[in-house]
Amino acid sequence: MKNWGVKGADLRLGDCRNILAEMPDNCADLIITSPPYAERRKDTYGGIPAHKYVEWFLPRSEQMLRVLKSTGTFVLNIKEHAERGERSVYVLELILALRKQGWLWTEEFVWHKKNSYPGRWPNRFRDAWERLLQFNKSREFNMYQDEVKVPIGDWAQSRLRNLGGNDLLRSRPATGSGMGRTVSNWAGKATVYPDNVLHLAAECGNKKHSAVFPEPLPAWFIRLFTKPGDFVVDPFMGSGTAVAVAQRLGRRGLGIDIVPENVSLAAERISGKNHPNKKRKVA
Amino acid sequence: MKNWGVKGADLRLGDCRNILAEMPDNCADLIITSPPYAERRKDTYGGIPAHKYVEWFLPRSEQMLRVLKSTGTFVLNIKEHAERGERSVYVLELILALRKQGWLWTEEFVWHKKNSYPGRWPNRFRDAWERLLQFNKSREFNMYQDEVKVPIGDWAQSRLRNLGGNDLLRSRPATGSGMGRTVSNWAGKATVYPDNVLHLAAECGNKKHSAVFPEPLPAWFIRLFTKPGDFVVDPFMGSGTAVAVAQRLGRRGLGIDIVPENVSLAAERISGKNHPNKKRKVA
DNA sequence: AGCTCTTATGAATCATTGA
DNA sequence: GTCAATGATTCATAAGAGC
Repeated sequence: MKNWGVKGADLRLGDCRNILAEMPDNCADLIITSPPYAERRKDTYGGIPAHKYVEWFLPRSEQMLRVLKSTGTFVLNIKEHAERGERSVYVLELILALRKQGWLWTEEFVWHKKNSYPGRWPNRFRDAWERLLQFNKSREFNMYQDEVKVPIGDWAQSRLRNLGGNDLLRSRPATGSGMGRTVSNWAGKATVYPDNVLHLAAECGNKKHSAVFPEPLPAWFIRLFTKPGDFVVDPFMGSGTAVAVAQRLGRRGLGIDIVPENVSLAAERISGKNHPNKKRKVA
Repeated sequence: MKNWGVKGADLRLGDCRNILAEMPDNCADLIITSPPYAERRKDTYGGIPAHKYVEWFLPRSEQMLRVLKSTGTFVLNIKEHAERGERSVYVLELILALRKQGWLWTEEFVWHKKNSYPGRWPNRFRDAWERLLQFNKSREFNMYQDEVKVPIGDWAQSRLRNLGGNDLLRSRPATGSGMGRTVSNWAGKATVYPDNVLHLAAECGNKKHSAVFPEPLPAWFIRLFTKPGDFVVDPFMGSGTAVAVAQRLGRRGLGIDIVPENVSLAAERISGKNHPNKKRKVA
């Protein structure tokens, strides 16, 4: 048996269906990933058609189910697209199929992307949220809620007094679950448990690689569902955000990707040679 | 044929399956409702079991499909509960079933309830969001986006003083042939179109009746999908929030409920005799 | 260091045009 | 006919440059 993730961050090139198959049972504490969405990323991943998505996903999630510990958690970031006026239903079908495969659908978090893609259409507003689906093997999974407490925001005082019209759409992201940015502001403030709505802007830097979630997002789930030394796996790592964050938080990380450029990019990033937010040329 | 909703607000006692059946085809511009959720409201609605929910709902949505105009919209507020560690899947199954029934699943809005129900569980955070599912009969439905524009974000304060080059370039037709509509688009702009995440505190008043959404929520959809004089229907009106708001906004409203107390409560509310947030005793 | 201002661009969607 | 490629639309964020 190979030593998976022993070096802090282990990166593998290949289809996660095959790589995961080489791993032992019940070894991962957290699987967190953002797979290619249906009809997206045609240049890199080929663009899985919506009507074939479940069929494509299930063999891979079968391996994930096997390698995950019974106390572990699987977090799946995904959002269906709209096409010809309708939302695609493949994500709904995927949830139902995963349950049949043996997963428990524990929770659905909402990630509110404040800086969603612009544009305007006669019959649709901008899509500003994505799903973060939590699946488990057992009802007894590890959850360290105290690790993700957030300070009570000022809005709690002023906001609730006056629930007026525009409150409907103006978000005051000061707290919510939105892992605050300015830690110094937290000093002396009371903290509360967050809820299942996460406020966070998507990264939009100069990076040329497939930017997935911003670092605070995997960081939040890694702190919530693992402790230092635990084993975190991202089967579709992309630029390696989750693996890099896992390593920084003292977890062992394994990242898998089928695109060679992603693996080398993640390798550079994790070795510290190249900060992901630095501008870099990609051939 | 009866004159539905002619008096500004028409309230009916009964099962919406039967009441709707008496209505003509293609008369409603908006159906907006928050039906009894599965396993909830056992006292008033009997608590529809999750595994029977779709079967219970479909005959009613069939009537809604019939009475809705082809330009109309159906907004369904719902959220599945968690039970024995898992989210129920009946809402997902309902979406799939409604599509088979002929509805287009146009969009899923997220309502983020900022003051969600308190509580703490070892393996779950507070549930702070609900689904607002938009269904239509046709891709050509009425949507009055300008009615719900929101103030522009703070970032604009500094930005709009001095428009950067890229802002101008990208808003100019790339072909170069056009005289750009450039600065006029942005200069002095105070409002923008919203996205599909609604922020709003849930009402938490003393109401004992089936408290559903706070008034700004139906108000937002009524302004978005109807114009004055249009016909708004709530087949599970509860305390009549949507109907009351529709009336106040100059729309014709029809509310249906199977619980006599709800109908009389809504009647008082709409007549203005009793403000809903006032404490009142309910047997 | 700490501001302000400039610039680039992001899992988008739809209508239109062209093959 | 279908289906793929292109253009038009548009908000919020952070990196970087400048002062």
